[in-house]
Amino acid sequence: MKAEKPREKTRVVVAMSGGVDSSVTAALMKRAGYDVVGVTLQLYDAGAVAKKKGACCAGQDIYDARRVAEQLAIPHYVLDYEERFRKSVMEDFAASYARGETPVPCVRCNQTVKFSDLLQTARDLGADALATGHYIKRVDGPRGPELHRAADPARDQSYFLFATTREQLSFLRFPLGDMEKSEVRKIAAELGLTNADKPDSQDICFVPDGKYANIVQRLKPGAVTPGEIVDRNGTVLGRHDGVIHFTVGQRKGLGLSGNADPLFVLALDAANARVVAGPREALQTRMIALHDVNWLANCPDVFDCAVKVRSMRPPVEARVTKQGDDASVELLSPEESVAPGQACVFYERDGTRVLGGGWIRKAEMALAAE
RNA sequence: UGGGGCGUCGCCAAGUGGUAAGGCACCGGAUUUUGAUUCCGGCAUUCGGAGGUUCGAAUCCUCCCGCCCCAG
Repeated sequence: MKAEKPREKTRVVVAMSGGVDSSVTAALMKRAGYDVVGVTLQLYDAGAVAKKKGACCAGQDIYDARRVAEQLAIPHYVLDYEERFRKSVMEDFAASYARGETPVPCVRCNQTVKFSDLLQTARDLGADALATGHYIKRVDGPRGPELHRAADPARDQSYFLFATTREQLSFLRFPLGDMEKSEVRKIAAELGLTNADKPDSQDICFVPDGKYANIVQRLKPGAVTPGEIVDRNGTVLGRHDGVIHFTVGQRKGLGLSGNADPLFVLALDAANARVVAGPREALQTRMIALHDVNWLANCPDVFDCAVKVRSMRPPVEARVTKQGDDASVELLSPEESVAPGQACVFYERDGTRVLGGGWIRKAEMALAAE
């Protein structure tokens, strides 16, 4: 926070999802003496996922957020963001699958709805900062704010926040970045927050029962074409109901039996409605092409770092080469199942700083025939 | 209708007298703020059918049915 401004005059908007994390975030900011305003976004139709556990931002969750705001005695607003969420996150999600890619809706949501739309709304409300319950650290460095991994490695959400711009970062605050989840729950319990024991959210929030394909079909009717499952030689192994049902690295659902070893999805060719399947070894990847890279540090044109190709995986050493808005990544040790549409995030080699990251355009696998 | 071979879970496949391995697929659960992966659990009272021998058979015998190969 700006040092010149007294805390009680510093307005902080807290994005409250209705979960424990953002509730504690609001509580901590309030306790610290800031002028806290709680905002909850209604992101999608509550009815569709009402019964789902671990959802957020609809129905019951909005109610939970409101209760907590009341308990904390802070003003609270519920904003209808359904339209923006559908446009920025859900449609992108469907289009990505239709293209044969594997989207990361959580990144899109942070990038657009939360850190773009909501952030602007916070400014409009006269706020000096927007705080969220993400497990991520903002560190003030010599050249401005830096993004760092959370102290709790099991909770770190840096993968989902790589697309945050430096400008957005300067307005953001993440009070939970240094805390363990257990501490957060403890605080919630001490404060008697009604959602202290609420289960963590998981899965894609707007997908009711794990059947994301239904959403894709609804949003992009006609984009689902049945086709052939082929091996790396092009030999037809079977048929499938549409490329949207698959993702690189997937084993379940191919329905191809009689093999000694399981088959995995190696690649998706949406244009020809083809799924390429093959043995696990063929999933190993060393070279990855990225597009729309976001830089959170001033890196040289070629540099060594550690990268993550999926959220729950320790970073692996890699060399990154910038190419305009693109970049190419060479992994020192191969990773499995690198899927186009997913994110590749760069980290400081022996540190915690997030250097940037990009979207995976193509992963070069051993697609050549055996 | 001569000769030979085969028929075990949806698929592949062990088992040749002692009371049905395993893999693939599938289903369920756990893990997970993406999709996957992974992990755990489930999955043939029954061995093409009918008889028979035996304390006991998928395993031996007989007949039948079906498929494959070779030869006419």
